[in-house]
Amino acid sequence: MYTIGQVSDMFNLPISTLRYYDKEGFFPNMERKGNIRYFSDSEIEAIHVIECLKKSGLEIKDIKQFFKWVTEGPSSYPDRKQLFETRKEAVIAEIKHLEKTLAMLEFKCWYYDKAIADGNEDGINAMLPDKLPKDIQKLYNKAHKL
Amino acid sequence: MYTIGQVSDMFNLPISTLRYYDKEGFFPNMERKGNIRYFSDSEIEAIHVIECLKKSGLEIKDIKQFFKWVTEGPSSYPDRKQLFETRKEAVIAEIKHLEKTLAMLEFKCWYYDKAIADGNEDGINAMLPDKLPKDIQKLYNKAHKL
DNA sequence: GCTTGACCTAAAGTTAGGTTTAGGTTGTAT
DNA sequence: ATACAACCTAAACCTAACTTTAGGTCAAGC
Repeated sequence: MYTIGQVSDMFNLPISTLRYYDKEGFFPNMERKGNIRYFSDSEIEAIHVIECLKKSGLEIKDIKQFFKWVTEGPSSYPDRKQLFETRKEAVIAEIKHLEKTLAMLEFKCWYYDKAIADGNEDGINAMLPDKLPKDIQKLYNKAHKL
Repeated sequence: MYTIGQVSDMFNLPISTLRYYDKEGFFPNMERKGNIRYFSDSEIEAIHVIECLKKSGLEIKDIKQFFKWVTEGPSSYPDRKQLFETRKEAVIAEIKHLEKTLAMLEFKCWYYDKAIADGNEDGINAMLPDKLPKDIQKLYNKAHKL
């Protein structure tokens, strides 16, 4: 059993955020003694799931729906499975997008290394858009496809 | 040369967003005929860079700073290089975080597949936290480390 | 000559996801 | 018994990055 302050330290989440999540209904079975919240392993796991779903791009209102499904028991297993499946696809797509972003950043690092070495961008611009060194050309193409 | 509507279609960005970027100073050399904006290849490349920096987690005000550096010429090459270097590290970290997220999502897909097959979560809970099948255990551990 | 579509501006409005404020309780160390 | 830290609530507030609104210009087609 953990207090809100301990959980805050554990996850590096502000106490106010944990209270906000509670108000949103993300800890439907949390214990209280007097007025004070006590987080058990079940709430700790809930926070792992919240962080995961948030990072996957899900909105708070849909995370709420997930916890509503949890309270409904086994009949909602297929809905929950579908949710995770959909989020998985979204995260895979997001990683792909970030890899394209990374290609652009690596291209630009090369670009400015060369600009610093040359003192200007003329040499680079003469190579654009398709006469770059082979590896750099790959980055450029990945970064610029629509 | 492209009109704002053509650029909007090209990048799937609302016209209002392109006007907003212009107001923020992201197209310092854009041509106008009368009151109408014309986007050249240089503005198209600027949009690629904006999208990249945005995706890397940079705020609008810092993207503004980047375009200020661009207008300052070669003396700001090192600043620009440093910016892209820093963003590159940020994106690498972000991809790592998303891979952890993906591990959780894959674990949960397995979890609910099994819960659906079993009709309950008892069998799974008996395996937690360290008696899961080997591959699944790996996902679980990756997803749950702090 | 009028309607339609694509462009324009300035300024107000929106939204999600918290965060801060103001005021109050509780438990333990001095 | 008093001070300090850690907890509590309800409600107001905040911020970034757009988006919408209201009102206007202009060229082309019918």
